Amino acid sequence: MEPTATDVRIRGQLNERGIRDTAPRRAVVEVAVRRRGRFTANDIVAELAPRGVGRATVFRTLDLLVDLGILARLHSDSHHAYTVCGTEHHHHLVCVGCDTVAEIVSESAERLVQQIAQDAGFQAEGHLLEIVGLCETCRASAAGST
Amino acid sequence: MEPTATDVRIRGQLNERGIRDTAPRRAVVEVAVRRRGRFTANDIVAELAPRGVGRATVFRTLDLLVDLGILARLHSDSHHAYTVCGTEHHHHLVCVGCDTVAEIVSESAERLVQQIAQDAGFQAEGHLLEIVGLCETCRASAAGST
DNA sequence: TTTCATGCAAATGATTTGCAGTGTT
DNA sequence: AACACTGCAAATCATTTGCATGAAA
Repeated sequence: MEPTATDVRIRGQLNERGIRDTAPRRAVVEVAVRRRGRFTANDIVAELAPRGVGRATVFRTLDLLVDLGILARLHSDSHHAYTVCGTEHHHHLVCVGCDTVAEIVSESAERLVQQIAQDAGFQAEGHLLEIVGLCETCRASAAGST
Repeated sequence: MEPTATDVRIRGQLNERGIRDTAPRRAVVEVAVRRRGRFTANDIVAELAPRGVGRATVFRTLDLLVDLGILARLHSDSHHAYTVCGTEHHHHLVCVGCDTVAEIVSESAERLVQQIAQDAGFQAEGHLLEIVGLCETCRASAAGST
């Protein structure tokens, strides 16, 4: 399997921080990147266990990637899930049909959050906005089967 | 301990749905209501175990209360936590200083979410907006100790 | 070589389930 | 009396940790 551009970008980021470039870590990154949308730690464990990568390593690497801002943890489902993402602040649109995750950057959302916090006398330090629903494609097929 | 108005309201809701009014359930409701902000299942277990209420019952009751819309599950912390809440759709402002949770109902937030989804071709089914930060009080004390 | 990363298996922590006894209706 | 609800303990599930070995710099 050829490494994708994203693989390379990520390996660059790891290098910059002096984190060792090991086969298991490369495997986790590869597998994560190849999944377009959200996935769980277990998905990765299941896929890599046959290749000899241990559970612990998967969890450790996933944590590492979240720390580096390469992956984001998703919360809305009451299950932990991850998704690959860019580094600027953004939010997620999660399709419940196909598990695809779209990133959205919205100035208005940021402004609104600040506004709401201010109105309540809060000093906002962070926020979480996730929208779940159906993407265009899944919407079309859902309409067809109803 | 006298039941509060909220206790009574909740018991009314349970009654309406034909759910039995038992001592352990009342205990869970009471304890949950008395905590102003967020709390975990374990908090409740710890508090009620000495009174003879079992772990399982706490979890079952908490689930029940979430189903009934009496409690909301919070996600942002990567820990499960709960908070008592009204039934209309709303969002949460969580204070990281004192764990207080404020409910906010914001028409603009609802509109914005719909707008964002629409722009992305999504059909929004639900969304999650949590803002974490410092409430007025904690802000004041933080300023004092810096 | 020195240090960091890995796999394994055991440890943890949170939540769920099976079941026989108990309380509500 | 009938059936839902409960406590308990054991079972699950996800995640973490201890540790001796193996690989990267």
